[in-house]
Amino acid sequence: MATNRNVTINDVAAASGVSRATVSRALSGYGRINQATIDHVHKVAESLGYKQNALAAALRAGKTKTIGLVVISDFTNAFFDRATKAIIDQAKELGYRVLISHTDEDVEVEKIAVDTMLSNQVDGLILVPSSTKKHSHLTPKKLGNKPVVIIDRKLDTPRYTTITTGDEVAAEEAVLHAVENGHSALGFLIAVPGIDGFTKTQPEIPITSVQERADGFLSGVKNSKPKPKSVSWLYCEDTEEAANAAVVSLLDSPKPPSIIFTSNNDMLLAVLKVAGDRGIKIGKRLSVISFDDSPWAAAMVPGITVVARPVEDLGHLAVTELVSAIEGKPNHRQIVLPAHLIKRGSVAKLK
Amino acid sequence: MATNRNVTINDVAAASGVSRATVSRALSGYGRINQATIDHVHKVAESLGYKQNALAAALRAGKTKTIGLVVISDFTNAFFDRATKAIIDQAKELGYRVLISHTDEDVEVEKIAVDTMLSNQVDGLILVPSSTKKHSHLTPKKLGNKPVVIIDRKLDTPRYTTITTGDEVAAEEAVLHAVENGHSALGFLIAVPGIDGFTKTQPEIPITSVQERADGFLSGVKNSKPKPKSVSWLYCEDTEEAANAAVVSLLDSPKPPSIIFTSNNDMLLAVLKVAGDRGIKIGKRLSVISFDDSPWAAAMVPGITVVARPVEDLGHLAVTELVSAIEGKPNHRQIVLPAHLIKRGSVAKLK
DNA sequence: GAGAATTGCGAGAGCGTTCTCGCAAACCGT
DNA sequence: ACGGTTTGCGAGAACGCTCTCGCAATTCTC
Repeated sequence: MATNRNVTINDVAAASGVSRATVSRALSGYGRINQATIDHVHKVAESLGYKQNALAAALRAGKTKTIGLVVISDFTNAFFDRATKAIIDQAKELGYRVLISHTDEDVEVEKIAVDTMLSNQVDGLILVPSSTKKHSHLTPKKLGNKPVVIIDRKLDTPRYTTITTGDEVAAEEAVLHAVENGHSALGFLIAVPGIDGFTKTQPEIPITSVQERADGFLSGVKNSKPKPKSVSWLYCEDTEEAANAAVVSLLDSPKPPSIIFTSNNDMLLAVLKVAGDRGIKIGKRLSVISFDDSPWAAAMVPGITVVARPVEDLGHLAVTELVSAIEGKPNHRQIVLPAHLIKRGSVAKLK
Repeated sequence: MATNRNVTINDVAAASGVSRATVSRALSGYGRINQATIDHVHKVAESLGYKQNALAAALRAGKTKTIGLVVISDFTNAFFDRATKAIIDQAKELGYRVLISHTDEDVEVEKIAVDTMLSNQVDGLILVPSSTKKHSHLTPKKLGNKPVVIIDRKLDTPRYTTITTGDEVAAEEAVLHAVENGHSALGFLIAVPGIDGFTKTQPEIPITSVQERADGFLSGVKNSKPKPKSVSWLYCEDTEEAANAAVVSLLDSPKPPSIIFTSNNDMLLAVLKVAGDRGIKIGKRLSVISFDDSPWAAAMVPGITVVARPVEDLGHLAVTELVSAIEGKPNHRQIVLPAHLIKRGSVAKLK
């Protein structure tokens, strides 16, 4: 248990025979200072093993070089894992750190998460709000007038820069693709947070991106050339049990779908699971198209046809926009990045 | 753009007619203070929208209630995504925040990551070191004598509390299981960071957990009842291209294996991909057992037989141990959690 | 009811930085 | 050689908070 006190800027100052101010200038590289002094101080600092106390620096300077990321879901989600990674990478690129918090789609948790971020003096926030409508805790004032970027979904009052993906168009494209391949019994399995079990009638969907997918599916149904003969809609709680039950109910209905569209990977896994248990072959007797690509969806046999969203672009852009706002160029842009269908083997050609 | 200054403890003190010290006492709940004063201060603080500046508090108090997590891989890895989640959850439970950094198995990056953590005054560190041997930057002194917990792998000098999983035993169990099912042509595909492409001869493995898996596979081969007729070893760079090429070489060898053991999910995906491309059915003509369970490995058809490691337990325990050390009970425990084989359908019964 | 113990609170230092201000020394031009 | 500019650096305040110390007021003790 050696000296437990950390070496501070004062120690460096004493050891190099200059003032605290000069050490700070030398190490942080600002103000007027002699090059020889800089070198000398650097040498001394290194030999003492000096490490800047980021807390003190941030407190004094009023900026932490940190951005807060408040996300609904953790890394076990095939979209947010990549988004988080992209955000961290781009932040590092621009010299920022990232503070991460998960809300599990819970508004109360979100409130606390945001408060923690603010208490830790983040310079800006990237948010995936848990609800389109309940966001009274997300007013500019309550967010300390800090720069904010919203991703993946929108608030109903567009106050901040928002980056979403064109899910509606892509969802429609997915349906048309299925119909072109001869499918006329369509099942839609849409994960909706905050509901219990599953239901056939569309509940209130608190998330714009999910709503857009539902809308896109619907336009697909409306605009497809040979009108589908049967269409089943199922709105489902985002849990394994509910999803499995929903798939069972879909497959056991009088007119079971030949293809199921799932709004996220959890629902997709349920389809694979239940179909697997029943010996139903994906891409043969049952087809499936899901939202969000992943390495395993690509590697499976057959590969899963998916709507791939530009996750990395979205993450990068979010950080870039945020940092530019932090560094003085506030702007309220509404950006929509295109999503596109990746055709693999999970859609059977029915004719 | 309202008043941009944040409301501080001074504002609360002024507004409630008491001193700064009393406000701090009231809000932080320490020292001698009248209950009525507490209530009053709380009310005033709330009405002003006061939020503690965690930076200032931490600077003064000398603790940040933050633990640093330095991990080799990001959330796209099926082990570290869950581990990270478990760590964050348990940390939150115990009143700590988590700072995350990824190193991509690069010692230099690791060095910087650790420095950043220290600069940010984390109270303790959870590390997944990128190398068993290169850890001169991980001495207690360089880590500021802060509590440290190592997970997933070991350093060759056991200085810190270390939590690993019993991979060797489980790997052996996996091999025995395969042999019991009639397999006698075994292929091993082991991901080794830091090498180029793939090689048949065992390179230096800088990670104990991977070494243990290799060792376990080897004991399995040695201890299996009917000795396997052919055994191929392949050590592979952890990239998609290298892995695919390695699998191809394995399948194209004169005596292709009837089962491939993969040391992680990336390798597994390569096996699935190449087999899929060639129309080789998993669980029939080719079997596979991998390390690390995941939702998709369970949902696939057939389900993938895997060595499941107690990820959540490991994460929880790491935090619990670390926090107990932070709060005054330093200890150097070496903990090994059991891993176990989950038998699904990816291993064919050959007789 | 006088001394002792307890309670509640304010003053003020200090955590480790950054950054403005001002001063002395060095440099410039004529 | 002399006024003016530039350069380098130190003094010291400030960021927002916590926490020790000490003092006054209250309560307790016999």
